[in-house]
Amino acid sequence: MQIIYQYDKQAISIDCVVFGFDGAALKVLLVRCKRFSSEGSSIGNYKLPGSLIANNENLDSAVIRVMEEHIGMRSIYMRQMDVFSDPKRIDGEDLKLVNKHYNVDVSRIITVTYISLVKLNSQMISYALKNGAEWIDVDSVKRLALDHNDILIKALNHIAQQLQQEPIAFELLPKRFTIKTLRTLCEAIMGFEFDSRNFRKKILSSGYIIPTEEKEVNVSHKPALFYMFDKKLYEREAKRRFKLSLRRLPCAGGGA
Amino acid sequence: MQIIYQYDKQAISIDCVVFGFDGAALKVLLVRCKRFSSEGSSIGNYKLPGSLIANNENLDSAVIRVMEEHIGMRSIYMRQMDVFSDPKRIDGEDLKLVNKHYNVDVSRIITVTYISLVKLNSQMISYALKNGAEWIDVDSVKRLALDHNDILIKALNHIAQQLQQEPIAFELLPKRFTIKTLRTLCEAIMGFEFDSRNFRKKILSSGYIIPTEEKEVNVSHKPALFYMFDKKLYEREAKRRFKLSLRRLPCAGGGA
DNA sequence: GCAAAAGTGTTTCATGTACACCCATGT
DNA sequence: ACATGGGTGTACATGAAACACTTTTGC
Repeated sequence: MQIIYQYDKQAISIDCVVFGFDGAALKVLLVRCKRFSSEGSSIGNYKLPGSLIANNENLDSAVIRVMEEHIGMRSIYMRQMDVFSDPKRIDGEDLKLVNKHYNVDVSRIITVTYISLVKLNSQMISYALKNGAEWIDVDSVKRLALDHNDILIKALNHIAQQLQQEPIAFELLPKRFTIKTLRTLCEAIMGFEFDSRNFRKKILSSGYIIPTEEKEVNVSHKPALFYMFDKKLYEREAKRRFKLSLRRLPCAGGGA
Repeated sequence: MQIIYQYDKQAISIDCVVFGFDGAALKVLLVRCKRFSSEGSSIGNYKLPGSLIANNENLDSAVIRVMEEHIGMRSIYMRQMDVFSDPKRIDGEDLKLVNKHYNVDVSRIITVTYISLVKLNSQMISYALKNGAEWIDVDSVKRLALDHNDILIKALNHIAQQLQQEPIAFELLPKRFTIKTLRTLCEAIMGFEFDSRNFRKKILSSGYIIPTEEKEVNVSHKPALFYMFDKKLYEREAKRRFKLSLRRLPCAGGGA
Protein backbone atom coordinates (compact mmCIF):
# COMPACT_ATOMS: atom_id res chain seq x y z
CA MET A 1 0.00 0.00 0.00
CA GLN A 2 1.25 3.44 -0.87
CA ILE A 3 1.30 5.80 2.06
CA ILE A 4 -0.48 9.06 1.28
CA TYR A 5 1.27 11.70 3.36
CA GLN A 6 -1.65 13.99 3.70
CA TYR A 7 -2.69 14.25 7.27
CA ASP A 8 -5.27 16.98 7.40
CA LYS A 9 -8.46 15.61 5.88
CA GLN A 10 -9.32 13.38 8.76
CA ALA A 11 -12.07 13.82 11.27
CA ILE A 12 -12.58 12.26 14.66
CA SER A 13 -15.97 11.30 15.94
CA ILE A 14 -17.38 9.73 19.04
CA ASP A 15 -20.16 7.17 19.23
CA CYS A 16 -21.85 6.34 22.52
CA VAL A 17 -23.32 3.06 23.55
CA VAL A 18 -25.71 4.21 26.28
CA PHE A 19 -27.11 1.45 28.45
CA GLY A 20 -30.10 1.69 30.75
CA PHE A 21 -32.02 -0.79 32.88
CA ASP A 22 -35.77 -0.70 33.44
CA GLY A 23 -35.85 -3.30 36.19
CA ALA A 24 -36.32 -6.19 33.82
CA ALA A 25 -34.24 -5.83 30.67
CA LEU A 26 -31.09 -4.09 29.50
CA LYS A 27 -31.83 -1.22 27.11
CA VAL A 28 -29.67 0.72 24.68
CA LEU A 29 -30.29 4.23 23.40
CA LEU A 30 -30.64 4.38 19.61
CA VAL A 31 -31.23 7.35 17.34
CA ARG A 32 -33.53 7.24 14.34
CA CYS A 33 -31.47 8.43 11.42
CA LYS A 34 -33.82 9.68 8.76
CA ARG A 35 -31.50 12.58 8.05
CA PHE A 36 -28.80 10.24 6.82
CA SER A 37 -31.09 7.93 4.88
CA SER A 38 -30.46 7.75 1.17
CA GLU A 39 -30.09 5.27 -1.60
CA GLY A 40 -26.67 3.68 -1.83
CA SER A 41 -26.04 4.23 1.82
CA SER A 42 -25.55 1.32 4.14
CA ILE A 43 -27.18 3.32 6.90
CA GLY A 44 -30.10 1.53 8.53
CA ASN A 45 -33.02 2.90 10.48
CA TYR A 46 -31.19 3.33 13.74
CA LYS A 47 -27.72 4.38 14.81
CA LEU A 48 -25.84 4.94 18.01
CA PRO A 49 -25.79 8.55 19.20
CA GLY A 50 -22.59 10.29 18.20
CA SER A 51 -20.95 13.37 16.71
CA LEU A 52 -17.85 14.70 15.07
CA ILE A 53 -15.45 16.38 17.48
CA ALA A 54 -15.34 20.15 17.37
CA ASN A 55 -11.87 21.66 17.18
CA ASN A 56 -11.77 23.02 20.69
CA GLU A 57 -13.40 20.24 22.61
CA ASN A 58 -11.95 17.01 23.86
CA LEU A 59 -13.61 13.67 23.42
CA ASP A 60 -15.22 13.63 26.84
CA SER A 61 -16.93 16.98 26.32
CA ALA A 62 -18.23 15.84 22.95
CA VAL A 63 -19.76 12.83 24.65
CA ILE A 64 -21.34 15.05 27.30
CA ARG A 65 -22.74 17.29 24.57
CA VAL A 66 -24.35 14.33 22.80
CA MET A 67 -25.70 12.88 26.04
CA GLU A 68 -27.27 16.19 26.96
CA GLU A 69 -28.98 16.28 23.59
CA HIS A 70 -30.55 12.87 23.93
CA ILE A 71 -31.18 12.32 27.61
CA GLY A 72 -31.08 15.86 28.98
CA MET A 73 -28.41 15.19 31.60
CA ARG A 74 -24.75 15.97 31.96
CA SER A 75 -23.48 13.95 34.87
CA ILE A 76 -23.56 10.34 33.84
CA TYR A 77 -21.11 7.48 33.87
CA MET A 78 -18.98 7.27 30.72
CA ARG A 79 -15.85 5.41 29.74
CA GLN A 80 -13.81 5.19 26.60
CA MET A 81 -14.04 1.80 24.96
CA ASP A 82 -12.26 1.48 21.65
CA VAL A 83 -11.13 3.17 18.48
CA PHE A 84 -12.40 2.16 15.07
CA SER A 85 -9.98 3.30 12.44
CA ASP A 86 -10.48 1.33 9.23
CA PRO A 87 -10.22 4.03 6.52
CA LYS A 88 -13.07 2.32 4.68
CA ARG A 89 -15.45 1.94 7.59
CA ILE A 90 -17.29 5.05 6.38
CA ASP A 91 -16.91 5.71 2.67
CA GLY A 92 -18.82 6.15 -0.57
CA GLU A 93 -22.34 7.47 -0.11
CA ASP A 94 -22.10 7.27 3.67
CA LEU A 95 -19.09 9.56 3.72
CA LYS A 96 -20.74 12.05 1.36
CA LEU A 97 -23.78 12.22 3.62
CA VAL A 98 -21.65 12.82 6.68
CA ASN A 99 -19.63 15.53 4.92
CA LYS A 100 -22.83 17.20 3.84
CA HIS A 101 -24.44 16.97 7.24
CA TYR A 102 -21.49 18.51 9.07
CA ASN A 103 -20.55 20.82 6.19
CA VAL A 104 -16.99 19.55 5.99
CA ASP A 105 -14.83 17.77 3.45
CA VAL A 106 -12.98 14.93 5.09
CA SER A 107 -11.77 11.73 3.49
CA ARG A 108 -12.07 9.43 6.47
CA ILE A 109 -13.47 9.33 9.95
CA ILE A 110 -11.88 7.73 12.99
CA THR A 111 -14.35 6.94 15.70
CA VAL A 112 -13.73 6.62 19.41
CA THR A 113 -16.47 4.65 21.10
CA TYR A 114 -17.77 5.32 24.59
CA ILE A 115 -19.93 3.38 26.97
CA SER A 116 -22.39 5.30 29.12
CA LEU A 117 -24.56 3.97 31.90
CA VAL A 118 -27.65 5.77 33.11
CA LYS A 119 -30.34 5.33 35.75
CA LEU A 120 -33.28 5.00 33.38
CA ASN A 121 -36.62 6.56 34.31
CA SER A 122 -39.87 7.36 32.52
CA GLN A 123 -38.95 11.02 31.98
CA MET A 124 -35.81 10.02 30.13
CA ILE A 125 -37.77 7.67 27.92
CA SER A 126 -40.16 10.40 26.82
CA TYR A 127 -37.32 12.93 26.55
CA ALA A 128 -35.52 10.58 24.19
CA LEU A 129 -38.64 10.08 22.08
CA LYS A 130 -39.12 13.84 21.75
CA ASN A 131 -35.54 14.12 20.50
CA GLY A 132 -35.62 11.39 17.90
CA ALA A 133 -34.14 8.67 20.05
CA GLU A 134 -35.46 5.51 21.62
CA TRP A 135 -34.57 3.01 24.35
CA ILE A 136 -34.57 -0.45 22.86
CA ASP A 137 -34.10 -3.90 24.41
CA VAL A 138 -30.56 -5.03 23.62
CA ASP A 139 -31.91 -8.45 22.72
CA SER A 140 -34.24 -7.07 20.04
CA VAL A 141 -31.81 -4.71 18.28
CA LYS A 142 -31.86 -5.30 14.53
CA ARG A 143 -29.70 -3.87 11.77
CA LEU A 144 -27.98 -0.60 12.70
CA ALA A 145 -26.27 2.03 10.57
CA LEU A 146 -22.65 1.71 9.48
CA ASP A 147 -20.67 -0.62 11.74
CA HIS A 148 -22.76 0.15 14.79
CA ASN A 149 -23.81 -3.46 15.31
CA ASP A 150 -20.14 -4.37 15.78
CA ILE A 151 -19.72 -1.55 18.25
CA LEU A 152 -22.78 -2.62 20.24
CA ILE A 153 -21.59 -6.21 20.49
CA LYS A 154 -18.17 -5.08 21.66
CA ALA A 155 -19.82 -2.85 24.24
CA LEU A 156 -21.93 -5.70 25.57
CA ASN A 157 -18.90 -7.89 26.00
CA HIS A 158 -17.08 -4.99 27.57
CA ILE A 159 -19.63 -4.33 30.30
CA ALA A 160 -19.90 -8.06 31.02
CA GLN A 161 -16.16 -8.01 31.74
CA GLN A 162 -16.34 -4.78 33.69
CA LEU A 163 -19.23 -5.98 35.81
CA GLN A 164 -16.91 -8.54 37.35
CA GLN A 165 -14.31 -5.98 38.36
CA GLU A 166 -15.97 -2.62 38.96
CA PRO A 167 -19.20 -1.53 40.59
CA ILE A 168 -20.84 -0.46 37.32
CA ALA A 169 -24.16 -2.10 38.20
CA PHE A 170 -25.04 0.77 40.53
CA GLU A 171 -24.76 3.27 37.71
CA LEU A 172 -27.75 1.51 36.16
CA LEU A 173 -29.86 1.08 39.29
CA PRO A 174 -31.87 3.59 41.30
CA LYS A 175 -30.42 4.59 44.67
CA ARG A 176 -32.51 2.01 46.46
CA PHE A 177 -32.85 -1.44 44.97
CA THR A 178 -33.54 -4.99 46.06
CA ILE A 179 -31.05 -7.83 45.81
CA LYS A 180 -33.39 -9.45 43.32
CA THR A 181 -33.27 -6.39 41.04
CA LEU A 182 -29.49 -6.34 41.22
CA ARG A 183 -29.43 -10.01 40.33
CA THR A 184 -31.80 -9.53 37.41
CA LEU A 185 -29.50 -6.80 36.11
CA CYS A 186 -26.39 -8.93 36.47
CA GLU A 187 -28.13 -11.77 34.69
CA ALA A 188 -29.19 -9.44 31.87
CA ILE A 189 -25.63 -8.23 31.41
CA MET A 190 -23.94 -11.60 31.78
CA GLY A 191 -26.52 -13.57 29.81
CA PHE A 192 -26.97 -16.38 32.31
CA GLU A 193 -28.48 -16.96 35.73
CA PHE A 194 -27.06 -17.03 39.24
CA ASP A 195 -27.97 -19.07 42.27
CA SER A 196 -30.08 -16.66 44.29
CA ARG A 197 -28.69 -17.82 47.64
CA ASN A 198 -25.01 -17.62 46.72
CA PHE A 199 -25.61 -14.35 44.92
CA ARG A 200 -27.18 -12.80 48.01
CA LYS A 201 -24.38 -14.12 50.21
CA LYS A 202 -21.73 -12.61 47.96
CA ILE A 203 -23.49 -9.26 47.73
CA LEU A 204 -23.97 -8.97 51.49
CA SER A 205 -20.44 -10.10 52.30
CA SER A 206 -19.07 -7.39 50.01
CA GLY A 207 -19.44 -4.94 52.87
CA TYR A 208 -20.44 -1.95 50.75
CA ILE A 209 -24.04 -2.82 49.89
CA ILE A 210 -25.97 -1.76 52.93
CA PRO A 211 -29.60 -2.31 53.97
CA THR A 212 -32.10 0.53 54.30
CA GLU A 213 -35.22 0.62 56.49
CA GLU A 214 -37.55 0.36 53.50
CA LYS A 215 -39.36 -2.65 52.17
CA GLU A 216 -41.32 -3.37 49.02
CA VAL A 217 -45.06 -2.67 49.26
CA ASN A 218 -48.03 -4.24 47.51
CA VAL A 219 -46.27 -7.43 46.51
CA SER A 220 -48.04 -10.73 46.96
CA HIS A 221 -45.12 -12.37 48.69
CA LYS A 222 -42.65 -11.58 51.44
CA PRO A 223 -41.56 -7.99 50.70
CA ALA A 224 -37.89 -7.54 49.88
CA LEU A 225 -35.66 -5.08 51.69
CA PHE A 226 -34.14 -2.20 49.75
CA TYR A 227 -30.37 -1.79 49.74
CA MET A 228 -27.98 1.00 48.82
CA PHE A 229 -24.49 1.07 47.34
CA ASP A 230 -22.04 2.85 49.63
CA LYS A 231 -19.35 4.27 47.39
CA LYS A 232 -17.02 5.33 50.20
CA LEU A 233 -17.09 1.91 51.78
CA TYR A 234 -16.46 0.39 48.36
CA GLU A 235 -13.39 2.52 47.78
CA ARG A 236 -12.02 1.60 51.19
CA GLU A 237 -12.61 -2.08 50.39
CA ALA A 238 -11.01 -1.70 46.95
CA LYS A 239 -7.85 -0.31 48.51
CA ARG A 240 -7.71 -3.16 50.96
CA ARG A 241 -8.14 -5.76 48.22
CA PHE A 242 -5.44 -4.07 46.16
CA LYS A 243 -3.01 -4.32 49.03
CA LEU A 244 -3.84 -7.96 49.52
CA SER A 245 -3.50 -9.00 45.93
CA LEU A 246 -0.29 -7.08 45.49
CA ARG A 247 1.28 -8.33 48.67
CA ARG A 248 5.02 -8.70 48.68
CA LEU A 249 6.80 -11.69 50.08
CA PRO A 250 7.01 -11.52 53.89
CA CYS A 251 10.79 -11.23 53.80
CA ALA A 252 11.15 -9.57 50.40
CA GLY A 253 12.78 -6.42 51.76
CA GLY A 254 12.70 -2.88 50.41
CA GLY A 255 13.34 -2.32 46.65
CA ALA A 256 10.92 -1.28 43.89
CA MET B 1 -17.06 26.94 26.35
CA GLN B 2 -18.11 27.90 22.87
CA ILE B 3 -18.18 25.00 20.45
CA ILE B 4 -16.18 25.71 17.33
CA TYR B 5 -17.89 23.79 14.57
CA GLN B 6 -14.88 23.31 12.42
CA TYR B 7 -14.04 19.68 12.13
CA ASP B 8 -11.30 19.44 9.55
CA LYS B 9 -8.11 20.77 11.12
CA GLN B 10 -7.54 17.81 13.37
CA ALA B 11 -4.93 15.14 13.04
CA ILE B 12 -4.71 11.72 14.57
CA SER B 13 -1.45 10.23 15.70
CA ILE B 14 -0.30 7.04 17.30
CA ASP B 15 2.31 6.65 20.00
CA CYS B 16 3.75 3.26 20.88
CA VAL B 17 4.98 2.10 24.22
CA VAL B 18 7.26 -0.74 23.17
CA PHE B 19 8.37 -3.03 25.97
CA GLY B 20 11.22 -5.52 25.86
CA PHE B 21 12.87 -7.78 28.41
CA ASP B 22 16.58 -8.57 28.52
CA GLY B 23 16.35 -11.36 31.08
CA ALA B 24 16.79 -9.05 34.04
CA ALA B 25 14.92 -5.77 33.59
CA LEU B 26 11.95 -4.40 31.70
CA LYS B 27 12.99 -2.01 28.93
CA VAL B 28 11.10 0.56 26.91
CA LEU B 29 11.99 1.86 23.45
CA LEU B 30 12.58 5.62 23.39
CA VAL B 31 13.47 7.89 20.50
CA ARG B 32 15.92 10.76 20.78
CA CYS B 33 14.09 13.80 19.53
CA LYS B 34 16.69 16.33 18.41
CA ARG B 35 14.58 17.16 15.41
CA PHE B 36 11.81 18.54 17.58
CA SER B 37 14.09 20.31 20.05
CA SER B 38 13.66 24.04 20.22
CA GLU B 39 13.33 26.83 22.73
CA GLY B 40 9.87 27.26 24.17
CA SER B 41 9.02 23.66 23.51
CA SER B 42 8.23 21.36 26.37
CA ILE B 43 9.78 18.50 24.43
CA GLY B 44 12.51 16.71 26.38
CA ASN B 45 15.37 14.58 25.17
CA TYR B 46 13.40 11.42 24.58
CA LYS B 47 9.94 10.60 23.33
CA LEU B 48 7.91 7.51 22.59
CA PRO B 49 8.00 6.37 18.96
CA GLY B 50 4.96 7.58 17.05
CA SER B 51 3.61 9.21 13.92
CA LEU B 52 0.69 11.04 12.45
CA ILE B 53 -1.76 8.81 10.60
CA ALA B 54 -1.65 8.98 6.83
CA ASN B 55 -5.01 9.40 5.15
CA ASN B 56 -5.22 5.93 3.70
CA GLU B 57 -3.86 3.87 6.54
CA ASN B 58 -5.58 2.65 9.65
CA LEU B 59 -4.08 2.95 13.09
CA ASP B 60 -2.67 -0.55 13.15
CA SER B 61 -0.74 -0.09 9.93
CA ALA B 62 0.69 3.18 11.19
CA VAL B 63 1.94 1.35 14.25
CA ILE B 64 3.46 -1.36 12.07
CA ARG B 65 5.17 1.32 9.97
CA VAL B 66 6.70 2.95 13.04
CA MET B 67 7.76 -0.39 14.50
CA GLU B 68 9.45 -1.35 11.28
CA GLU B 69 11.37 1.90 11.34
CA HIS B 70 12.72 1.42 14.84
CA ILE B 71 13.09 -2.29 15.35
CA GLY B 72 13.11 -3.61 11.79
CA MET B 73 10.26 -6.06 12.26
CA ARG B 74 6.63 -6.21 11.28
CA SER B 75 5.06 -9.05 13.17
CA ILE B 76 5.01 -8.09 16.79
CA TYR B 77 2.42 -8.01 19.52
CA MET B 78 0.49 -4.74 19.66
CA ARG B 79 -2.70 -3.61 21.36
CA GLN B 80 -4.56 -0.36 21.52
CA MET B 81 -4.45 1.21 24.94
CA ASP B 82 -6.05 4.61 25.20
CA VAL B 83 -6.88 7.88 23.50
CA PHE B 84 -5.47 11.20 24.64
CA SER B 85 -7.69 13.98 23.41
CA ASP B 86 -7.12 17.10 25.45
CA PRO B 87 -7.08 19.88 22.78
CA LYS B 88 -4.23 21.53 24.67
CA ARG B 89 -2.05 18.47 25.11
CA ILE B 90 0.04 19.63 22.16
CA ASP B 91 -0.08 23.35 21.54
CA GLY B 92 2.03 26.49 21.25
CA GLU B 93 5.59 25.82 20.13
CA ASP B 94 5.15 22.07 20.26
CA LEU B 95 2.24 22.22 17.82
CA LYS B 96 4.17 24.50 15.45
CA LEU B 97 7.09 22.09 15.42
CA VAL B 98 4.82 19.15 14.67
CA ASN B 99 3.05 21.05 11.88
CA LYS B 100 6.42 21.98 10.39
CA HIS B 101 7.82 18.48 10.67
CA TYR B 102 4.86 16.83 8.96
CA ASN B 103 4.23 19.78 6.62
CA VAL B 104 0.64 20.18 7.70
CA ASP B 105 -1.49 22.84 9.37
CA VAL B 106 -3.59 21.29 12.08
CA SER B 107 -4.88 22.90 15.25
CA ARG B 108 -4.90 19.89 17.52
CA ILE B 109 -3.73 16.32 17.63
CA ILE B 110 -5.57 13.38 19.08
CA THR B 111 -3.31 10.50 19.96
CA VAL B 112 -4.15 6.83 20.18
CA THR B 113 -1.62 4.96 22.28
CA TYR B 114 -0.49 1.42 21.64
CA ILE B 115 1.42 -1.11 23.66
CA SER B 116 3.85 -3.37 21.84
CA LEU B 117 5.76 -6.28 23.26
CA VAL B 118 8.88 -7.66 21.61
CA LYS B 119 11.37 -10.45 22.17
CA LEU B 120 14.42 -8.29 22.70
CA ASN B 121 17.78 -9.36 21.31
CA SER B 122 21.18 -7.77 20.71
CA GLN B 123 20.50 -7.14 17.02
CA MET B 124 17.44 -5.12 17.88
CA ILE B 125 19.38 -3.06 20.37
CA SER B 126 21.99 -2.05 17.79
CA TYR B 127 19.32 -1.59 15.12
CA ALA B 128 17.55 0.85 17.40
CA LEU B 129 20.73 2.77 18.10
CA LYS B 130 21.44 3.12 14.38
CA ASN B 131 17.97 4.58 13.93
CA GLY B 132 18.06 7.13 16.70
CA ALA B 133 16.29 5.04 19.30
CA GLU B 134 17.34 3.35 22.51
CA TRP B 135 16.14 0.64 24.90
CA ILE B 136 16.01 2.07 28.39
CA ASP B 137 15.25 0.51 31.78
CA VAL B 138 11.71 1.48 32.72
CA ASP B 139 12.92 2.28 36.22
CA SER B 140 15.44 4.83 35.02
CA VAL B 141 13.30 6.76 32.57
CA LYS B 142 13.52 10.48 33.23
CA ARG B 143 11.61 13.39 31.70
CA LEU B 144 10.03 12.60 28.34
CA ALA B 145 8.63 14.88 25.65
CA LEU B 146 5.04 16.17 25.78
CA ASP B 147 2.80 14.00 27.94
CA HIS B 148 4.75 10.84 27.25
CA ASN B 149 5.56 10.21 30.90
CA ASP B 150 1.83 9.95 31.61
CA ILE B 151 1.42 7.54 28.72
CA LEU B 152 4.29 5.37 29.92
CA ILE B 153 2.88 5.13 33.44
CA LYS B 154 -0.53 4.18 32.09
CA ALA B 155 1.09 1.54 29.92
CA LEU B 156 2.97 0.06 32.87
CA ASN B 157 -0.22 -0.23 34.88
CA HIS B 158 -1.94 -1.63 31.85
CA ILE B 159 0.48 -4.52 31.31
CA ALA B 160 0.48 -5.29 35.03
CA GLN B 161 -3.27 -5.78 34.76
CA GLN B 162 -3.03 -7.69 31.50
CA LEU B 163 -0.35 -10.00 32.83
CA GLN B 164 -2.89 -11.44 35.24
CA GLN B 165 -5.39 -12.26 32.53
CA GLU B 166 -3.60 -12.90 29.25
CA PRO B 167 -0.40 -14.70 28.30
CA ILE B 168 1.47 -11.53 27.38
CA ALA B 169 4.64 -12.61 29.19
CA PHE B 170 5.54 -14.96 26.35
CA GLU B 171 5.58 -12.09 23.88
CA LEU B 172 8.55 -10.75 25.83
CA LEU B 173 10.44 -14.02 26.32
CA PRO B 174 12.46 -16.13 23.89
CA LYS B 175 10.85 -19.36 22.75
CA ARG B 176 12.67 -21.33 25.41
CA PHE B 177 12.90 -19.92 28.91
CA THR B 178 13.36 -21.11 32.47
CA ILE B 179 10.73 -20.73 35.18
CA LYS B 180 13.12 -18.40 36.96
CA THR B 181 13.31 -16.07 33.93
CA LEU B 182 9.54 -16.02 33.68
CA ARG B 183 9.32 -15.19 37.35
CA THR B 184 11.89 -12.40 37.05
CA LEU B 185 9.83 -10.94 34.20
CA CYS B 186 6.60 -11.13 36.17
CA GLU B 187 8.28 -9.49 39.13
CA ALA B 188 9.63 -6.72 36.90
CA ILE B 189 6.17 -6.03 35.51
CA MET B 190 4.26 -6.32 38.78
CA GLY B 191 6.86 -4.56 40.90
CA PHE B 192 7.02 -7.11 43.69
CA GLU B 193 8.29 -10.63 44.31
CA PHE B 194 6.66 -14.04 44.24
CA ASP B 195 7.31 -17.16 46.27
CA SER B 196 9.42 -19.24 43.91
CA ARG B 197 7.77 -22.53 44.91
CA ASN B 198 4.18 -21.38 44.57
CA PHE B 199 5.04 -19.57 41.37
CA ARG B 200 6.46 -22.74 39.86
CA LYS B 201 3.45 -24.74 41.00
CA LYS B 202 1.05 -22.32 39.40
CA ILE B 203 2.99 -22.16 36.15
CA LEU B 204 3.24 -25.93 35.82
CA SER B 205 -0.38 -26.52 36.76
CA SER B 206 -1.45 -24.14 33.99
CA GLY B 207 -1.12 -26.98 31.54
CA TYR B 208 0.18 -24.90 28.65
CA ILE B 209 3.77 -24.29 29.73
CA ILE B 210 5.53 -27.43 28.70
CA PRO B 211 9.06 -28.70 29.43
CA THR B 212 11.69 -29.14 26.72
CA GLU B 213 14.64 -31.54 26.74
CA GLU B 214 17.12 -28.72 27.18
CA LYS B 215 18.85 -27.54 30.34
CA GLU B 216 20.96 -24.55 31.22
CA VAL B 217 24.72 -25.05 30.76
CA ASN B 218 27.69 -23.53 32.56
CA VAL B 219 25.84 -22.52 35.66
CA SER B 220 27.35 -23.19 39.06
CA HIS B 221 24.23 -24.79 40.44
CA LYS B 222 21.63 -27.32 39.43
CA PRO B 223 20.83 -26.36 35.82
CA ALA B 224 17.27 -25.23 35.19
CA LEU B 225 15.06 -26.85 32.58
CA PHE B 226 13.86 -24.78 29.65
CA TYR B 227 10.13 -24.52 29.04
CA MET B 228 7.96 -23.41 26.14
CA PHE B 229 4.57 -21.71 25.91
CA ASP B 230 2.11 -23.84 23.95
CA LYS B 231 -0.35 -21.42 22.41
CA LYS B 232 -2.77 -24.08 21.19
CA LEU B 233 -2.99 -25.68 24.60
CA TYR B 234 -3.50 -22.25 26.11
CA GLU B 235 -6.40 -21.48 23.80
CA ARG B 236 -8.02 -24.81 24.59
CA GLU B 237 -7.62 -24.07 28.31
CA ALA B 238 -9.00 -20.57 27.86
CA LYS B 239 -12.13 -21.94 26.24
CA ARG B 240 -12.58 -24.42 29.05
CA ARG B 241 -12.19 -21.72 31.70
CA PHE B 242 -14.66 -19.53 29.85
CA LYS B 243 -17.23 -22.27 29.95
CA LEU B 244 -16.60 -22.84 33.63
CA SER B 245 -16.81 -19.23 34.67
CA LEU B 246 -19.87 -18.57 32.56
CA ARG B 247 -21.68 -21.67 33.64
CA ARG B 248 -25.44 -21.48 33.88
CA LEU B 249 -27.41 -22.85 36.75
CA PRO B 250 -27.83 -26.62 36.47
CA CYS B 251 -31.60 -26.34 35.99
CA ALA B 252 -31.70 -22.90 34.40
CA GLY B 253 -33.31 -24.09 31.16
CA GLY B 254 -33.04 -22.62 27.63
CA GLY B 255 -33.42 -18.83 27.16
CA ALA B 256 -30.79 -16.24 26.31
C1' DG C 1 -54.59 -21.85 53.89
C1' DC C 2 -52.28 -21.42 49.65
C1' DA C 3 -49.11 -19.50 46.24
C1' DA C 4 -44.95 -16.87 45.52
C1' DA C 5 -40.84 -14.98 46.31
C1' DA C 6 -37.68 -13.40 50.32
C1' DG C 7 -34.35 -14.78 53.37
C1' DT C 8 -31.06 -18.19 56.26
C1' DG C 9 -27.57 -22.13 56.93
C1' DT C 10 -24.58 -26.16 55.94
C1' DT C 11 -21.47 -29.22 53.53
C1' DT C 12 -18.13 -29.89 50.05
C1' DC C 13 -14.49 -28.86 47.12
C1' DA C 14 -10.97 -26.16 44.81
C1' DT C 15 -7.53 -22.78 45.08
C1' DG C 16 -4.03 -19.93 47.18
C1' DT C 17 -0.52 -19.34 50.82
C1' DA C 18 3.08 -20.37 53.88
C1' DC C 19 6.84 -22.96 54.72
C1' DA C 20 11.00 -27.03 54.87
C1' DC C 21 13.68 -30.03 52.68
C1' DC C 22 16.42 -32.53 48.93
C1' DC C 23 19.05 -32.33 44.30
C1' DA C 24 22.48 -31.34 40.64
C1' DT C 25 26.22 -28.63 39.18
C1' DG C 26 30.83 -25.64 39.19
C1' DT C 27 34.62 -24.45 41.96
C1' DA D 1 33.09 -30.62 50.42
C1' DC D 2 30.53 -26.70 49.89
C1' DA D 3 28.04 -22.93 48.02
C1' DT D 4 24.32 -21.86 44.87
C1' DG D 5 20.10 -21.84 42.99
C1' DG D 6 16.74 -25.62 40.94
C1' DG D 7 13.10 -28.63 42.08
C1' DT D 8 9.49 -31.31 45.23
C1' DG D 9 5.96 -31.96 48.99
C1' DT D 10 2.75 -30.83 52.80
C1' DA D 11 -0.45 -28.48 56.01
C1' DC D 12 -3.62 -24.72 56.53
C1' DA D 13 -6.87 -20.98 55.40
C1' DT D 14 -10.00 -18.87 52.41
C1' DG D 15 -13.57 -18.60 49.15
C1' DA D 16 -16.79 -20.62 45.60
C1' DA D 17 -20.45 -24.02 44.51
C1' DA D 18 -24.25 -27.04 45.44
C1' DC D 19 -28.21 -27.60 47.87
C1' DA D 20 -32.94 -27.55 51.58
C1' DC D 21 -35.69 -25.34 54.52
C1' DT D 22 -38.28 -21.39 56.99
C1' DT D 23 -40.67 -16.70 56.68
C1' DT D 24 -43.76 -13.07 55.26
C1' DT D 25 -46.96 -11.07 52.43
C1' DG D 26 -51.61 -10.80 49.12
C1' DC D 27 -55.54 -13.17 47.77
